[in-house]
Amino acid sequence: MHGEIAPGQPLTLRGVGAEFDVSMTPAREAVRRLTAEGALTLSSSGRVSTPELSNDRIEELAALRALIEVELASRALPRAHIALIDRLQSINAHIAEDIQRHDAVGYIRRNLEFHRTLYLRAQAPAMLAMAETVWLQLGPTMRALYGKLTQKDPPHYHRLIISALKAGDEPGLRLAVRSDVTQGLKMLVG
Amino acid sequence: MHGEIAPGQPLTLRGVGAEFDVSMTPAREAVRRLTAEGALTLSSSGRVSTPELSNDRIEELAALRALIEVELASRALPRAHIALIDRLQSINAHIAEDIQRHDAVGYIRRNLEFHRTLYLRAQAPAMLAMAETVWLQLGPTMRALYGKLTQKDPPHYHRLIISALKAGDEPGLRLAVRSDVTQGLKMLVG
DNA sequence: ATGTGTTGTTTGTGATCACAAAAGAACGCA
DNA sequence: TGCGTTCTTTTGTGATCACAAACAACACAT
Repeated sequence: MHGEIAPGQPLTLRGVGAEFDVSMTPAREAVRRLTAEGALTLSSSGRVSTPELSNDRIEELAALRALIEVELASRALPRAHIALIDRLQSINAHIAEDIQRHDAVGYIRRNLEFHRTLYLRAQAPAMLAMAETVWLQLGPTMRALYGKLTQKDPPHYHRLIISALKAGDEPGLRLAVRSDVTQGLKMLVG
Repeated sequence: MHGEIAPGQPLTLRGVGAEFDVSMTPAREAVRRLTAEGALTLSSSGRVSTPELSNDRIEELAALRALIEVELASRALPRAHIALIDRLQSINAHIAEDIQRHDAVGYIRRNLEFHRTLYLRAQAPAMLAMAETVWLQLGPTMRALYGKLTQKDPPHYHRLIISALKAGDEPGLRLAVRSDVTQGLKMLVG
Protein backbone atom coordinates (compact mmCIF):
# COMPACT_ATOMS: atom_id res chain seq x y z
CA MET A 1 0.00 0.00 0.00
CA HIS A 2 2.82 2.39 0.76
CA GLY A 3 4.71 1.66 -2.38
CA GLU A 4 7.61 -0.08 -0.73
CA ILE A 5 7.59 -2.75 -3.41
CA ALA A 6 8.11 -1.84 -7.06
CA PRO A 7 5.53 -2.85 -9.68
CA GLY A 8 6.20 -6.24 -11.23
CA GLN A 9 8.42 -7.46 -8.44
CA PRO A 10 8.02 -11.21 -7.94
CA LEU A 11 7.57 -12.69 -4.48
CA THR A 12 8.18 -16.24 -3.35
CA LEU A 13 6.47 -17.96 -0.45
CA ARG A 14 9.76 -19.11 1.00
CA GLY A 15 11.19 -15.64 0.57
CA VAL A 16 8.32 -13.93 2.37
CA GLY A 17 8.46 -16.58 5.07
CA ALA A 18 12.17 -16.05 5.62
CA GLU A 19 11.69 -12.28 5.74
CA PHE A 20 9.33 -12.58 8.69
CA ASP A 21 10.90 -15.66 10.28
CA VAL A 22 7.95 -17.93 9.75
CA SER A 23 7.41 -21.05 7.73
CA MET A 24 5.76 -21.27 4.34
CA THR A 25 2.28 -21.78 5.74
CA PRO A 26 1.65 -18.34 7.26
CA ALA A 27 3.44 -16.72 4.34
CA ARG A 28 1.08 -18.48 2.01
CA GLU A 29 -1.93 -17.27 3.92
CA ALA A 30 -0.79 -13.68 3.86
CA VAL A 31 0.11 -13.75 0.19
CA ARG A 32 -3.17 -15.34 -0.72
CA ARG A 33 -5.16 -12.83 1.24
CA LEU A 34 -3.40 -10.02 -0.53
CA THR A 35 -4.03 -11.58 -3.91
CA ALA A 36 -7.71 -11.90 -3.01
CA GLU A 37 -7.78 -8.15 -2.48
CA GLY A 38 -6.00 -7.49 -5.75
CA ALA A 39 -2.84 -6.26 -4.05
CA LEU A 40 -0.83 -9.03 -5.71
CA THR A 41 -1.35 -10.80 -8.99
CA LEU A 42 -1.27 -14.54 -9.37
CA SER A 43 0.33 -15.91 -12.51
CA SER A 44 -1.06 -19.00 -14.17
CA SER A 45 1.63 -21.10 -12.56
CA GLY A 46 0.79 -19.85 -9.10
CA ARG A 47 3.62 -17.39 -8.79
CA VAL A 48 2.81 -14.06 -7.23
CA SER A 49 4.10 -10.64 -8.07
CA THR A 50 3.16 -7.06 -7.47
CA PRO A 51 0.89 -5.88 -10.29
CA GLU A 52 1.92 -3.74 -13.24
CA LEU A 53 -1.22 -1.79 -13.95
CA SER A 54 -2.33 -0.89 -17.44
CA ASN A 55 -3.53 2.63 -18.13
CA ASP A 56 -7.09 1.40 -18.37
CA ARG A 57 -6.89 -0.18 -14.98
CA ILE A 58 -5.35 2.90 -13.42
CA GLU A 59 -8.21 4.95 -14.79
CA GLU A 60 -10.69 2.48 -13.34
CA LEU A 61 -9.11 2.52 -9.93
CA ALA A 62 -8.98 6.30 -9.95
CA ALA A 63 -12.67 6.39 -10.79
CA LEU A 64 -13.36 4.00 -7.92
CA ARG A 65 -11.38 6.18 -5.55
CA ALA A 66 -13.36 9.18 -6.69
CA LEU A 67 -16.70 7.46 -6.21
CA ILE A 68 -16.03 5.94 -2.82
CA GLU A 69 -13.92 8.63 -1.23
CA VAL A 70 -16.20 11.48 -2.25
CA GLU A 71 -19.01 9.62 -0.53
CA LEU A 72 -16.87 9.00 2.54
CA ALA A 73 -15.88 12.65 2.75
CA SER A 74 -19.47 13.71 2.36
CA ARG A 75 -20.51 11.45 5.22
CA ALA A 76 -17.68 12.68 7.38
CA LEU A 77 -18.50 16.34 6.86
CA PRO A 78 -21.35 16.67 9.41
CA ARG A 79 -19.15 15.05 12.06
CA ALA A 80 -16.00 17.03 11.33
CA HIS A 81 -15.13 19.08 14.39
CA ILE A 82 -12.22 21.42 14.91
CA ALA A 83 -10.04 18.74 16.49
CA LEU A 84 -10.23 16.73 13.27
CA ILE A 85 -9.30 19.71 11.14
CA ASP A 86 -6.33 20.43 13.39
CA ARG A 87 -5.18 16.89 12.97
CA LEU A 88 -5.49 17.08 9.21
CA GLN A 89 -3.44 20.25 9.16
CA SER A 90 -0.78 18.60 11.27
CA ILE A 91 -0.59 15.68 8.88
CA ASN A 92 -0.32 18.13 6.02
CA ALA A 93 2.68 19.72 7.66
CA HIS A 94 4.36 16.34 7.93
CA ILE A 95 3.69 15.79 4.25
CA ALA A 96 5.61 18.96 3.49
CA GLU A 97 8.54 17.57 5.44
CA ASP A 98 8.45 14.31 3.54
CA ILE A 99 8.55 16.24 0.30
CA GLN A 100 11.59 18.20 1.45
CA ARG A 101 13.21 14.91 2.36
CA HIS A 102 12.29 13.32 -0.98
CA ASP A 103 10.84 10.46 1.01
CA ALA A 104 8.38 8.93 -1.45
CA VAL A 105 7.21 6.12 0.80
CA GLY A 106 6.71 8.49 3.70
CA TYR A 107 4.83 10.85 1.45
CA ILE A 108 2.44 8.15 0.30
CA ARG A 109 1.95 6.83 3.79
CA ARG A 110 1.09 10.23 5.18
CA ASN A 111 -1.07 11.13 2.26
CA LEU A 112 -3.17 8.05 2.91
CA GLU A 113 -3.15 8.86 6.61
CA PHE A 114 -4.66 12.23 5.74
CA HIS A 115 -7.47 10.61 3.83
CA ARG A 116 -8.04 7.85 6.35
CA THR A 117 -8.22 10.30 9.22
CA LEU A 118 -10.97 12.18 7.44
CA TYR A 119 -12.88 9.08 6.38
CA LEU A 120 -12.82 7.50 9.82
CA ARG A 121 -15.27 10.18 10.85
CA ALA A 122 -17.74 8.87 8.30
CA GLN A 123 -18.47 5.87 10.56
CA ALA A 124 -18.61 3.66 7.49
CA PRO A 125 -16.19 0.77 7.99
CA ALA A 126 -17.25 -1.22 4.94
CA MET A 127 -16.71 1.75 2.66
CA LEU A 128 -13.39 2.55 4.26
CA ALA A 129 -12.27 -1.03 3.79
CA MET A 130 -13.23 -0.77 0.15
CA ALA A 131 -11.22 2.40 -0.28
CA GLU A 132 -8.21 0.79 1.37
CA THR A 133 -8.47 -2.15 -0.99
CA VAL A 134 -8.12 0.27 -3.88
CA TRP A 135 -5.14 1.92 -2.20
CA LEU A 136 -3.59 -1.50 -1.86
CA GLN A 137 -3.92 -2.12 -5.56
CA LEU A 138 -2.45 1.26 -6.44
CA GLY A 139 0.42 1.16 -3.94
CA PRO A 140 3.33 -0.02 -6.07
CA THR A 141 2.24 2.09 -9.03
CA MET A 142 1.86 5.22 -6.91
CA ARG A 143 5.39 4.78 -5.72
CA ALA A 144 6.57 4.74 -9.31
CA LEU A 145 4.73 8.01 -9.83
CA TYR A 146 5.71 9.94 -6.74
CA GLY A 147 9.25 8.68 -6.96
CA LYS A 148 9.85 10.88 -9.97
CA LEU A 149 7.81 13.70 -8.53
CA THR A 150 9.74 16.94 -8.16
CA GLN A 151 7.20 19.31 -6.69
CA LYS A 152 8.07 21.28 -3.61
CA ASP A 153 4.64 22.25 -2.34
CA PRO A 154 2.39 20.08 -0.21
CA PRO A 155 -0.62 18.78 -2.09
CA HIS A 156 -2.72 21.61 -3.38
CA TYR A 157 -6.11 20.06 -2.90
CA HIS A 158 -5.51 19.11 0.71
CA ARG A 159 -5.84 22.78 1.59
CA LEU A 160 -9.05 22.96 -0.41
CA ILE A 161 -10.40 19.97 1.46
CA ILE A 162 -9.61 21.57 4.78
CA SER A 163 -11.21 24.89 3.94
CA ALA A 164 -14.32 23.17 2.59
CA LEU A 165 -14.53 21.27 5.86
CA LYS A 166 -14.21 24.49 7.84
CA ALA A 167 -16.92 26.14 5.76
CA GLY A 168 -19.22 23.14 5.88
CA ASP A 169 -19.31 23.40 2.08
CA GLU A 170 -20.41 19.97 0.87
CA PRO A 171 -20.25 20.52 -2.90
CA GLY A 172 -16.86 22.15 -2.49
CA LEU A 173 -15.64 19.22 -0.41
CA ARG A 174 -16.81 16.68 -2.97
CA LEU A 175 -15.05 18.55 -5.73
CA ALA A 176 -11.85 18.97 -3.74
CA VAL A 177 -11.66 15.27 -2.83
CA ARG A 178 -12.42 14.20 -6.38
CA SER A 179 -9.72 16.52 -7.70
CA ASP A 180 -7.15 15.38 -5.16
CA VAL A 181 -7.80 11.76 -5.93
CA THR A 182 -7.78 12.21 -9.68
CA GLN A 183 -4.90 14.65 -9.92
CA GLY A 184 -1.90 12.42 -9.34
CA LEU A 185 -3.25 9.52 -11.31
CA LYS A 186 -3.83 11.63 -14.39
CA MET A 187 -0.09 12.13 -14.58
CA LEU A 188 0.44 8.38 -14.60
CA VAL A 189 -1.82 7.80 -17.53
CA GLY A 190 -0.70 10.84 -19.50
CA MET B 1 -22.72 -15.05 -2.78
CA HIS B 2 -25.85 -16.94 -3.73
CA GLY B 3 -27.14 -17.19 -0.22
CA GLU B 4 -26.67 -20.92 0.11
CA ILE B 5 -25.32 -20.44 3.61
CA ALA B 6 -27.40 -18.80 6.32
CA PRO B 7 -26.09 -15.75 8.20
CA GLY B 8 -24.12 -16.62 11.31
CA GLN B 9 -23.40 -20.19 10.27
CA PRO B 10 -20.00 -21.31 11.56
CA LEU B 11 -17.53 -23.08 9.29
CA THR B 12 -14.61 -25.26 10.27
CA LEU B 13 -11.49 -25.82 8.24
CA ARG B 14 -11.75 -29.56 8.56
CA GLY B 15 -15.40 -29.43 7.65
CA VAL B 16 -14.82 -27.42 4.49
CA GLY B 17 -11.93 -29.69 3.60
CA ALA B 18 -14.03 -32.81 4.01
CA GLU B 19 -16.82 -31.28 1.94
CA PHE B 20 -14.52 -30.90 -1.03
CA ASP B 21 -12.31 -33.92 -0.38
CA VAL B 22 -9.15 -31.98 0.29
CA SER B 23 -6.97 -31.56 3.32
CA MET B 24 -6.98 -28.63 5.69
CA THR B 25 -4.42 -26.64 3.75
CA PRO B 26 -6.44 -25.78 0.65
CA ALA B 27 -9.54 -25.29 2.79
CA ARG B 28 -7.62 -22.79 4.86
CA GLU B 29 -6.54 -20.89 1.79
CA ALA B 30 -10.05 -20.66 0.44
CA VAL B 31 -11.55 -19.62 3.75
CA ARG B 32 -8.91 -17.00 4.29
CA ARG B 33 -9.35 -15.52 0.87
CA LEU B 34 -13.06 -15.22 1.50
CA THR B 35 -12.49 -13.55 4.84
CA ALA B 36 -10.12 -11.09 3.17
CA GLU B 37 -12.97 -10.11 0.88
CA GLY B 38 -15.37 -9.76 3.78
CA ALA B 39 -17.43 -12.75 2.74
CA LEU B 40 -16.70 -14.47 6.04
CA THR B 41 -15.99 -13.01 9.44
CA LEU B 42 -13.10 -14.10 11.60
CA SER B 43 -13.76 -14.34 15.33
CA SER B 44 -11.05 -13.42 17.79
CA SER B 45 -10.22 -17.07 18.27
CA GLY B 46 -9.76 -17.64 14.56
CA ARG B 47 -13.06 -19.29 13.94
CA VAL B 48 -14.91 -18.32 10.82
CA SER B 49 -18.57 -17.86 10.21
CA THR B 50 -20.83 -16.24 7.71
CA PRO B 51 -21.49 -12.64 8.79
CA GLU B 52 -24.64 -11.37 10.47
CA LEU B 53 -24.87 -7.85 9.16
CA SER B 54 -26.10 -4.94 11.25
CA ASN B 55 -28.55 -2.52 9.75
CA ASP B 56 -25.85 0.13 9.48
CA ARG B 57 -23.65 -2.20 7.54
CA ILE B 58 -26.44 -3.23 5.21
CA GLU B 59 -27.10 0.43 4.48
CA GLU B 60 -23.42 0.95 3.75
CA LEU B 61 -23.22 -1.98 1.40
CA ALA B 62 -26.37 -0.87 -0.37
CA ALA B 63 -24.84 2.56 -0.84
CA LEU B 64 -21.70 0.96 -2.24
CA ARG B 65 -23.75 -1.11 -4.64
CA ALA B 66 -25.55 2.01 -5.77
CA LEU B 67 -22.33 3.96 -6.32
CA ILE B 68 -20.42 1.28 -8.17
CA GLU B 69 -23.18 -0.37 -10.14
CA VAL B 70 -24.65 2.89 -11.38
CA GLU B 71 -21.23 3.75 -12.72
CA LEU B 72 -20.87 0.33 -14.31
CA ALA B 73 -24.25 0.58 -15.97
CA SER B 74 -23.44 4.02 -17.24
CA ARG B 75 -20.22 2.75 -18.80
CA ALA B 76 -21.99 -0.21 -20.31
CA LEU B 77 -24.71 1.88 -21.92
CA PRO B 78 -22.80 3.05 -25.03
CA ARG B 79 -21.77 -0.54 -25.75
CA ALA B 80 -25.16 -2.13 -25.18
CA HIS B 81 -26.35 -3.66 -28.43
CA ILE B 82 -29.54 -5.56 -29.14
CA ALA B 83 -27.96 -8.93 -28.45
CA LEU B 84 -27.23 -7.85 -24.89
CA ILE B 85 -30.75 -6.62 -24.33
CA ASP B 86 -32.13 -9.91 -25.64
CA ARG B 87 -29.97 -11.78 -23.21
CA LEU B 88 -31.11 -9.62 -20.31
CA GLN B 89 -34.72 -10.25 -21.20
CA SER B 90 -34.05 -13.96 -21.35
CA ILE B 91 -32.51 -13.88 -17.89
CA ASN B 92 -35.49 -11.94 -16.66
CA ALA B 93 -37.78 -14.67 -17.89
CA HIS B 94 -35.80 -17.24 -15.96
CA ILE B 95 -36.12 -15.09 -12.86
CA ALA B 96 -39.89 -15.26 -13.21
CA GLU B 97 -39.65 -19.05 -13.27
CA ASP B 98 -37.52 -19.08 -10.15
CA ILE B 99 -40.11 -16.97 -8.40
CA GLN B 100 -42.88 -19.38 -9.40
CA ARG B 101 -40.76 -22.20 -8.07
CA HIS B 102 -40.02 -20.33 -4.80
CA ASP B 103 -36.35 -21.02 -5.48
CA ALA B 104 -34.63 -18.32 -3.44
CA VAL B 105 -31.07 -19.36 -4.28
CA GLY B 106 -31.88 -19.60 -7.97
CA TYR B 107 -33.55 -16.22 -7.81
CA ILE B 108 -30.50 -14.57 -6.27
CA ARG B 109 -28.13 -16.29 -8.65
CA ARG B 110 -30.03 -15.18 -11.71
CA ASN B 111 -30.58 -11.71 -10.38
CA LEU B 112 -26.84 -11.32 -10.04
CA GLU B 113 -26.38 -12.87 -13.47
CA PHE B 114 -28.63 -10.14 -14.85
CA HIS B 115 -26.48 -7.44 -13.34
CA ARG B 116 -23.20 -9.10 -14.23
CA THR B 117 -24.24 -9.55 -17.84
CA LEU B 118 -24.91 -5.86 -18.11
CA TYR B 119 -21.78 -4.77 -16.30
CA LEU B 120 -19.48 -7.01 -18.32
CA ARG B 121 -20.13 -4.66 -21.22
CA ALA B 122 -18.59 -1.82 -19.24
CA GLN B 123 -15.13 -3.29 -19.83
CA ALA B 124 -14.17 -2.38 -16.28
CA PRO B 125 -12.87 -5.51 -14.56
CA ALA B 126 -11.66 -3.80 -11.41
CA MET B 127 -15.03 -2.18 -10.83
CA LEU B 128 -16.85 -5.41 -11.52
CA ALA B 129 -14.63 -7.23 -9.07
CA MET B 130 -15.45 -4.60 -6.49
CA ALA B 131 -19.17 -5.01 -7.08
CA GLU B 132 -18.86 -8.77 -6.75
CA THR B 133 -17.06 -8.34 -3.45
CA VAL B 134 -20.07 -6.44 -2.17
CA TRP B 135 -22.39 -9.16 -3.45
CA LEU B 136 -20.30 -11.69 -1.60
CA GLN B 137 -20.73 -9.81 1.64
CA LEU B 138 -24.47 -9.52 1.16
CA GLY B 139 -25.07 -13.09 0.01
CA PRO B 140 -26.20 -14.79 3.22
CA THR B 141 -28.26 -11.81 4.28
CA MET B 142 -29.98 -11.53 0.90
CA ARG B 143 -31.04 -15.12 1.20
CA ALA B 144 -32.67 -14.35 4.51
CA LEU B 145 -34.55 -11.56 2.78
CA TYR B 146 -35.69 -13.25 -0.40
CA GLY B 147 -36.48 -16.40 1.48
CA LYS B 148 -39.52 -14.74 3.02
CA LEU B 149 -40.34 -12.90 -0.18
CA THR B 150 -43.80 -13.59 -1.45
CA GLN B 151 -44.06 -11.49 -4.57
CA LYS B 152 -45.15 -13.07 -7.80
CA ASP B 153 -43.83 -10.59 -10.35
CA PRO B 154 -40.29 -10.48 -11.70
CA PRO B 155 -38.33 -7.52 -10.43
CA HIS B 156 -39.97 -4.28 -11.39
CA TYR B 157 -36.86 -2.24 -12.03
CA HIS B 158 -35.30 -4.79 -14.33
CA ARG B 159 -37.83 -3.80 -16.95
CA LEU B 160 -37.01 -0.16 -16.36
CA ILE B 161 -33.31 -0.92 -16.84
CA ILE B 162 -34.02 -2.68 -20.11
CA SER B 163 -36.17 0.09 -21.51
CA ALA B 164 -33.64 2.73 -20.51
CA LEU B 165 -30.98 0.69 -22.33
CA LYS B 166 -33.17 0.50 -25.42
CA ALA B 167 -33.81 4.25 -25.34
CA GLY B 168 -30.19 5.11 -24.66
CA ASP B 169 -31.48 7.10 -21.70
CA GLU B 170 -28.52 7.49 -19.36
CA PRO B 171 -30.19 9.39 -16.48
CA GLY B 172 -33.06 6.94 -16.60
CA LEU B 173 -30.67 4.01 -16.51
CA ARG B 174 -28.81 5.40 -13.52
CA LEU B 175 -32.04 5.90 -11.64
CA ALA B 176 -33.36 2.46 -12.52
CA VAL B 177 -30.19 0.70 -11.40
CA ARG B 178 -30.00 2.70 -8.19
CA SER B 179 -33.63 1.88 -7.45
CA ASP B 180 -33.22 -1.81 -8.20
CA VAL B 181 -30.19 -2.07 -5.97
CA THR B 182 -31.71 -0.10 -3.13
CA GLN B 183 -35.19 -1.57 -3.27
CA GLY B 184 -34.68 -5.00 -1.75
CA LEU B 185 -32.27 -3.85 0.89
CA LYS B 186 -34.64 -1.22 2.20
CA MET B 187 -36.94 -4.05 3.23
CA LEU B 188 -34.17 -5.64 5.23
CA VAL B 189 -33.47 -2.53 7.25
CA GLY B 190 -37.10 -1.56 7.74
C1' DA C 1 25.26 -16.49 -33.70
C1' DT C 2 20.85 -18.48 -32.89
C1' DG C 3 17.70 -21.89 -31.86
C1' DT C 4 17.03 -26.24 -29.30
C1' DG C 5 17.27 -29.91 -26.12
C1' DT C 6 18.83 -31.28 -21.52
C1' DT C 7 19.85 -30.89 -16.82
C1' DG C 8 19.77 -28.94 -12.22
C1' DT C 9 17.42 -25.83 -9.25
C1' DT C 10 13.67 -23.23 -7.56
C1' DT C 11 8.86 -22.89 -6.45
C1' DG C 12 3.95 -23.82 -5.45
C1' DT C 13 0.76 -27.60 -3.81
C1' DG C 14 -1.40 -30.61 -0.81
C1' DA C 15 -0.93 -33.68 3.07
C1' DT C 16 0.21 -34.76 7.73
C1' DC C 17 1.62 -33.84 12.47
C1' DA C 18 2.23 -31.82 17.21
C1' DC C 19 0.53 -28.48 20.06
C1' DA C 20 -2.18 -25.05 22.54
C1' DA C 21 -6.31 -22.70 23.05
C1' DA C 22 -11.09 -22.72 22.95
C1' DA C 23 -15.60 -24.70 23.04
C1' DG C 24 -18.69 -28.03 24.66
C1' DA C 25 -20.17 -31.89 27.64
C1' DA C 26 -20.41 -34.08 31.90
C1' DC C 27 -20.59 -33.93 36.49
C1' DG C 28 -21.11 -32.59 41.21
C1' DC C 29 -22.74 -29.37 44.52
C1' DA C 30 -25.80 -26.03 46.49
C1' DT D 1 -33.27 -27.21 39.18
C1' DG D 2 -29.53 -23.86 38.56
C1' DC D 3 -24.69 -22.92 38.46
C1' DG D 4 -19.82 -23.48 38.64
C1' DT D 5 -15.98 -26.75 37.83
C1' DT D 6 -13.52 -30.25 35.48
C1' DC D 7 -12.59 -33.10 31.70
C1' DT D 8 -13.00 -34.37 26.91
C1' DT D 9 -13.29 -33.07 22.29
C1' DT D 10 -12.95 -29.98 18.70
C1' DT D 11 -10.47 -26.48 16.24
C1' DG D 12 -6.96 -23.24 14.45
C1' DT D 13 -1.78 -22.64 13.99
C1' DG D 14 2.65 -23.29 12.33
C1' DA D 15 6.06 -26.51 10.74
C1' DT D 16 7.78 -30.06 7.77
C1' DC D 17 7.76 -33.20 3.86
C1' DA D 18 7.20 -35.35 -0.83
C1' DC D 19 6.16 -34.33 -5.30
C1' DA D 20 5.40 -32.25 -9.75
C1' DA D 21 5.57 -28.35 -12.54
C1' DA D 22 8.02 -24.38 -13.95
C1' DC D 23 12.07 -21.90 -14.57
C1' DA D 24 17.03 -20.95 -15.55
C1' DA D 25 21.42 -22.28 -17.14
C1' DC D 26 24.15 -24.47 -20.17
C1' DA D 27 25.84 -27.21 -23.81
C1' DC D 28 25.32 -28.65 -28.43
C1' DA D 29 24.02 -28.63 -33.24
C1' DT D 30 22.73 -26.10 -37.16
